[in-house]
Amino acid sequence: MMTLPEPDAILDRRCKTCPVRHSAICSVLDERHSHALSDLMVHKHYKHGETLWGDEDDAHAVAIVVSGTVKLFKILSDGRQQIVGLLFPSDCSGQAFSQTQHNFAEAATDVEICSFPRQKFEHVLRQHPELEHALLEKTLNDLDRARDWMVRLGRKTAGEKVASFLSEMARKSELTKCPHDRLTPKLPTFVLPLTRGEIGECLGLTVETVSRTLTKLRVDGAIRLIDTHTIEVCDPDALARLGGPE
Amino acid sequence: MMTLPEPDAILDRRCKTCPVRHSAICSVLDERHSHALSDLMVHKHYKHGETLWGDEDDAHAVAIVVSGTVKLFKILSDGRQQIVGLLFPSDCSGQAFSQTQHNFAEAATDVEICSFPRQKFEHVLRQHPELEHALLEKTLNDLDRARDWMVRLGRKTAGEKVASFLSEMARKSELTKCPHDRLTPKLPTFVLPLTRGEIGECLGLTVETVSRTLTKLRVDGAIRLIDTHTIEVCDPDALARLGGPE
DNA sequence: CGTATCGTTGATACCTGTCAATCTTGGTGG
DNA sequence: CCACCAAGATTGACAGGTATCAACGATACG
Repeated sequence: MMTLPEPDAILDRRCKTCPVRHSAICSVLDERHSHALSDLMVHKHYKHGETLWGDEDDAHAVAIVVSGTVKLFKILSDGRQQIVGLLFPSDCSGQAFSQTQHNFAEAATDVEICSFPRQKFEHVLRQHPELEHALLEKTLNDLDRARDWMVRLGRKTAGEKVASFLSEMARKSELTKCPHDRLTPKLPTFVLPLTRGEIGECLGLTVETVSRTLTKLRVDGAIRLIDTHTIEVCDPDALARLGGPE
Repeated sequence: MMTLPEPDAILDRRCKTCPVRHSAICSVLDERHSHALSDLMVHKHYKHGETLWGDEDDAHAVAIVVSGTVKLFKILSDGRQQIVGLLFPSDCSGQAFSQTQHNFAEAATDVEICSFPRQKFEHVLRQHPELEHALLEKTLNDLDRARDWMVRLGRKTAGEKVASFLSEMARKSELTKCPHDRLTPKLPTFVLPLTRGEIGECLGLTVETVSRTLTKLRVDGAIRLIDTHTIEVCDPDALARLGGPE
């Protein structure tokens, strides 16, 4: 007696080729239970500049970034914006339980995400405490990162803000490179998929100040601009020093 | 045959008279399971100015504030400090799993806390998913609050920072007042147990700027200073307006 | 009552925001 | 293919907000 291939198997296959399957939150479920998530997975594509969700949307519970960069930001009613987080591949927004978001998410590049409807996801959470545990660890880490960011916003000069931001982005970029690239001994080069204005929105600065500061870093020899968004860190130590005390 | 009163019962009695028992995280465990936490509870007292934990301490997993105010802050190696959170009664630090803290905690007033050793607490978490769930919700909320704070740090002027901070403190203070006080129609008055310097460390400002801004708010009639740390909000609407757009 | 800490106020400097002009880049359509 | 256009980036001039430095006053505490 033959059975048709189950839908689960089809979905699982998508997960098996997922580039972030080993590092994203869903990896905490073992082979036998991963279908619990993959069953309700929704793949989505967004073009550069598109909104993933808005301030009051009842967005999906969790969105895992598969490719691209997402910016999370808050807006004051007079238009001032503050970017409060950046999501890179394998990062996820953790907004379970909150019903409405209290931030906006926009695609900084073309973006591919894998998201989960709120109610179904929360149901899976109840059945898999290890998933909720992983989400808690991740959120605690996000909180600590947000607080580090607060130090940068509140206590650093424009020069220190930009330099420490670039150092962090360079480091993060190194971590996500494939082993081959990492072994090749060369100066760290990375793509920062943000406009000068967006960098300013990250750091509480204006476009002009960001531009001037980058110019200064370039003239001082700490960085080199391959193109507007591609940065080579010529002197990592100098950049770290200019980023201010740890 | 008589039995001695069990230790649990003694500990439980302490919880039954705890002023924050209905609002703190431990309230999610029902009567039958609350002993799981109360068994390993450690009560501690700190005097104003004492350190609860330092940057690299293996602090307790969770500390619930019973009375007083705790400030959480980060320090740059050259001494610059940024306060990244304030804990009031029933609030708790959520640092499970992280082994070492990445911030300092200091008593802003005399403080009474109820804390739980890391390993034992994590054991209880594994046995009580509803507790871990509550901790996750709390941490997600903390994250959102931290991000709101980032907007204030990055995108508001000194005047807006101070005014919006006072509005928030006044509102929080109203919420924790007993019903009788809340019904009494009078202007909101609250105690802000922070020095001018500490307010500055919250908002990314210097002592002098905080002092000047408070003077301006006072001269403009938005607030009145009963004493250095006791603030009466004479004109809540004006204060909210000066706090900038929402 | 002396001392230390905190708070206020003033004078000044400088960092960063604002306004404006120009340059570069990328995309679009003739 | 080139001209054109829009958006982003850079640079300059200038002003204003906040930090810095300094002096003094207020308060708490031993």
